[in-house]
Amino acid sequence: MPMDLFLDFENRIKNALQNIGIEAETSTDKALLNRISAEPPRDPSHGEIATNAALVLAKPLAAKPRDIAVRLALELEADADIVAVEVAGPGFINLRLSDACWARVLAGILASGETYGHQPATGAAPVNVEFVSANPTGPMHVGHCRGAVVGDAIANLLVATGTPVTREYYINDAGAQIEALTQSALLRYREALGEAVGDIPSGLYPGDYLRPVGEALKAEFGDALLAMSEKEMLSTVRERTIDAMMVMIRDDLARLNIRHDVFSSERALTAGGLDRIAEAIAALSEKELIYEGKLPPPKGKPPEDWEDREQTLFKSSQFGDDMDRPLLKSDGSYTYFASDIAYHYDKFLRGFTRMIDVLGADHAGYAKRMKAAVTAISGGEAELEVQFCQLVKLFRGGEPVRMSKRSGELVTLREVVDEVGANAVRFMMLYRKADAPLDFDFQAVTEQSKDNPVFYVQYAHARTESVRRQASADVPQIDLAASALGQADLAGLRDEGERMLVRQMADWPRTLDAAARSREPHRVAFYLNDLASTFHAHWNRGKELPQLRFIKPDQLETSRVRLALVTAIGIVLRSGLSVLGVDAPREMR
RNA sequence: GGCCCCGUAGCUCAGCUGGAUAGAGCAUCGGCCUUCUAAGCCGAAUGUCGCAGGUUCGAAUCCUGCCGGGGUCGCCA
Repeated sequence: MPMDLFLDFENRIKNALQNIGIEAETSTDKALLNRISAEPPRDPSHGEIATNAALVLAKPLAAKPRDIAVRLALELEADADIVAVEVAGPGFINLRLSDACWARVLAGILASGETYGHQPATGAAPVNVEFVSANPTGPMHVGHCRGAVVGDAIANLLVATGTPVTREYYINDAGAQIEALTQSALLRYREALGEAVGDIPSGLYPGDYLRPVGEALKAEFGDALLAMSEKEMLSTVRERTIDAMMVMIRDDLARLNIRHDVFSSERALTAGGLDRIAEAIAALSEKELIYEGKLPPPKGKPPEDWEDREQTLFKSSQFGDDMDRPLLKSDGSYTYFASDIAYHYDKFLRGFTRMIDVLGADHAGYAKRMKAAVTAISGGEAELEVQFCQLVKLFRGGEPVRMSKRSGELVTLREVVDEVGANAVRFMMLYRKADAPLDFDFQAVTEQSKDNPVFYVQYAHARTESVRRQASADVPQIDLAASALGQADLAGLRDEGERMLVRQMADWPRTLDAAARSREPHRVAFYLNDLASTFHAHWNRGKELPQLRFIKPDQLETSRVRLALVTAIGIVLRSGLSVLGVDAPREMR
């Protein structure tokens, strides 16, 4: 049986339709067939799988939905795995599956192990997922943290569903902010040499993290930098400082268990005799997408310093953007957009035709032009998708945590991870739709209680392990290897709580698939919380009803089946947690 | 003013890309739990799905128009 039970039955339903003479011939027919679903109904009284086939087909067949449903139901009854078929409501067909069928689901989980629900690699070209891309002007702060975790989780989702991924970080190591950084580092260098530099001037970076950079420059060069030409000195300081910042950022990311495959440098786009930006503009120019023209001033509030002038524009409006966008600043240098076009062009030249950028919500207005640029410069061969992350608000015990940007005292990512751990950070960042604002409470995420989903899910996993440890002591005759447990009489799960757990686990492959398609890792987090909740509830029932406990030393066969169930739950929890990048602990300590 | 996102229980949010009677956790209320499988359990109550139209057998979900909140709007990155 395929891993996805529901997909399996969707296909059986389509086969049944063929058998009763309903087939897709035209493409519109096929589109129609795609609307047919086999899903777990919300209401358990509606069976275990429900299909809308008859409702979807009623109109094109000019028949009453219930008539089609009755014919289809009759055909489905022939399936040995289906023990009950019911036509209900306006024309839904509700199916109940045999115990043997559910037993096979459980056996399938035990056989596939932690890759249960995952899909084999398709062999397609990798998708480029760009995320974080924080400016290398200082340590990462919490604002970067969400994009980092979400981007990594989206990449994990794609890999888990068979799409190879390249994780990429774009280093914005050019521009005015980098010059400010360089000047700041230079001051710290002088400071290290014993000069009294006083306060760091406004506009520069006052953070202490540049002091070690100054010290390192002193250690490497002594005071020799001061004897260099201004250009040479600045270039050296810039180089060393950016490298130091990136070491720091990589280390911050590593603390969150995030590793990029590729780090691309903005400066490298126009270095060593190369000028990707000029190339990109030339490529667009060749397609007649560049022109000199004027843009209308923004409506509503006209800026005081608006200067109506001709500029070099890219016709992004031809590709869905709201207006054309400038590529050159008034001083003749490239805009950020121009170099970003070049960067995406570079990705295309490296062979990527599918790209995903994970950006902060403040860049929302940027998506259209960038997508337009990718479509234009690749001649429609490449496609960019943009995913957004909203802000994170920090709390401590319900009280907002103040962050003063002015003094440079942002809460750093490192501080957060050091305080609550990577697991809590990752899980909580994914426990909300990325596009919705998120409240993060330092206190709440470390609480060991049901109210803390991180703990709740991890604890569920620890409990599965604890049962297995207990079993090896109480019923040593039972082989706890998944392969051995898969041989148990898995149809012997009679209790409704047990069966619910199996049904819920059957839903994991389609949950994972849906999460990947929609780029919504939070669905995985919610799924895991639900599964943990069902498991904990079942566990608690064992307090009242000892006959429901997993280990019954006097009933070895029952114990075997239940240990198979518990082991499967552990597998599914690990399968899901691995996608989130959260540990599945064997015990809570 | 243009564009993007958001609006669901008192609060924080889900809602499986159009399915059947809209869910969970807090908070509230009621009961249980003091050795059992540590980090409590069970149950109850709670809705104009922002508003108004439209498409559909069927809409919280798709379309249009409003209302309200946030973001953004050439020479920042």
